[in-house]
Amino acid sequence: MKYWLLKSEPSVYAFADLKRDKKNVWDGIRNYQARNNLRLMKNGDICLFYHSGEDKAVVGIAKVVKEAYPDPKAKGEDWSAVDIAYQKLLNRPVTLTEVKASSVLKNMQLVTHSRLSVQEVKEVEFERIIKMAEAP
DNA sequence: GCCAACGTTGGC
DNA sequence: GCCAACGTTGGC
Repeated sequence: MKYWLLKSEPSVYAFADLKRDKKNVWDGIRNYQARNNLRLMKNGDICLFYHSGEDKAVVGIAKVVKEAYPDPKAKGEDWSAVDIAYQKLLNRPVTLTEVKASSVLKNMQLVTHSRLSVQEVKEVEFERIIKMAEAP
């Protein structure tokens, strides 16, 4: 099983929206590297949900429930979408500032490739973020 | 195939 | 609101 990080602008689609919807299609990805990551996702993989823009923080956890299929919003084009389901809200958001300040996390693509909207997360990184969210 | 111009993303 | 970083497009 792998871990991933999905970015979303909260004013467009926030984690609270996923909670409301229970599950949703993750489409609209128009970047090759991000698309390729989508295609590597397997059912049951865990996704950190990151809010860009105002929040700049990891806010929750989602789960892949449908593996890559053609993006319904890009008919005839070679783009992919997956379905994700709400899993849980973190006890507290883990901010980008904290990620940058952490020796374990500062090499995450979130920091080094800040524009990539679908990125892989290492297990140690995932666990570190969970631990940070549990601490006050 | 190179590179300038342009558009988009996202942090500050 | 600005700008850096990055990706894409199109002219040559």
